[in-house]
Amino acid sequence: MAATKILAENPRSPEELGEDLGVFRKYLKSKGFRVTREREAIAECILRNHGHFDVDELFMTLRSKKPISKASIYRALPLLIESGLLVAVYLEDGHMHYERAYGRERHSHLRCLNCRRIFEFSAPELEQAEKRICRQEGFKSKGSKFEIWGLCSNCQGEPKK
Amino acid sequence: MAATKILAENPRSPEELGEDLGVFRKYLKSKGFRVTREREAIAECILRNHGHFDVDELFMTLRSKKPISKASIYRALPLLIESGLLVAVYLEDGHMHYERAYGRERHSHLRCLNCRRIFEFSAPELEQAEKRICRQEGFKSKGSKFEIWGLCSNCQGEPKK
DNA sequence: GTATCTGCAAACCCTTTGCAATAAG
DNA sequence: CTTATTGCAAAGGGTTTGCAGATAC
Repeated sequence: MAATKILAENPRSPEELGEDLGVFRKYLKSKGFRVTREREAIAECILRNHGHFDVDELFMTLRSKKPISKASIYRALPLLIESGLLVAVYLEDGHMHYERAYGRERHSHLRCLNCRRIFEFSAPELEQAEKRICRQEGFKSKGSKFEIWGLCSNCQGEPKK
Repeated sequence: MAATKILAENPRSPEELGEDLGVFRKYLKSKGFRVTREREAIAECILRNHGHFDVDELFMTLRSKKPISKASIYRALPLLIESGLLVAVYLEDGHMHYERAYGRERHSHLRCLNCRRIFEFSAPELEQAEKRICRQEGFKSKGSKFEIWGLCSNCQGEPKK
């Protein structure tokens, strides 16, 4: 998989992590929300370990360190999104996925049906297509998504699990 | 919305409908499944009224004519998909949508966040992008999706409901 | 101190499933 | 007649929410 990468393997640098946490704290304070241990742990875990994840993965990683409830995670995620650090994506597997918004270029997803890994790619054609369509249709875009599913290069010979 | 259309407003012609129902019956028989009133009603309703729908819409339309259970709908949809008449799409609103597969060209979706209507468009750039990426990454595509959400031309002035 | 946040468990929504009654062939 | 299919209601996943106790400020 030449140009693509798995984002979980692409964590923020220590400096970037500090900045991002700063952005989050600032956002919380600006809204009169509190900077709690749980919110900090969630934000740090996302920024440190995960470029791309779902709630269960995050829950497992967090709980391996200290106790936390899923409710707190579900309540924190919208705040991280609001603060601009995170974006939500629905993949075709039927539940929410999230990914870091900071320090990332615009990209789309390749999802392997066999090993379930998510790869990323960027395709400038897509932005052009989106602009063209919106202009033609008088539509005001608030977001878009392109996803391809199939078999990654490693899984094309193997049987489906 | 010049080039786009709401597919629910684009029903099959009587001849096409007959053909499609034939395809479905044939599929059922070939598998040893039974041609029941419910399956026929569901298939006909989809082909006659809906180009694009979710289970609730279909349920409402069907039940306005005769009693049916959602379970039967949920059980019939995979058969319609298997028979090639229907495809399933996940839109970013978090539940399954379905659309007629027959007599339709390849297209993507514009989803209005205000009125919730789905518009369609086709963009040849997307197929090119998909091919390019798959070639580059050694990925074998089994399907893909492009969706844009935002405000349709009618809803840009109005308040969000 | 006081209002917000947490964890828990119950509620929710959409979808699937087990079962006894019904209908297709 | 025999077996698949139906409707119901209960169970499933993922997500949200109400509430009493904990905690940020």
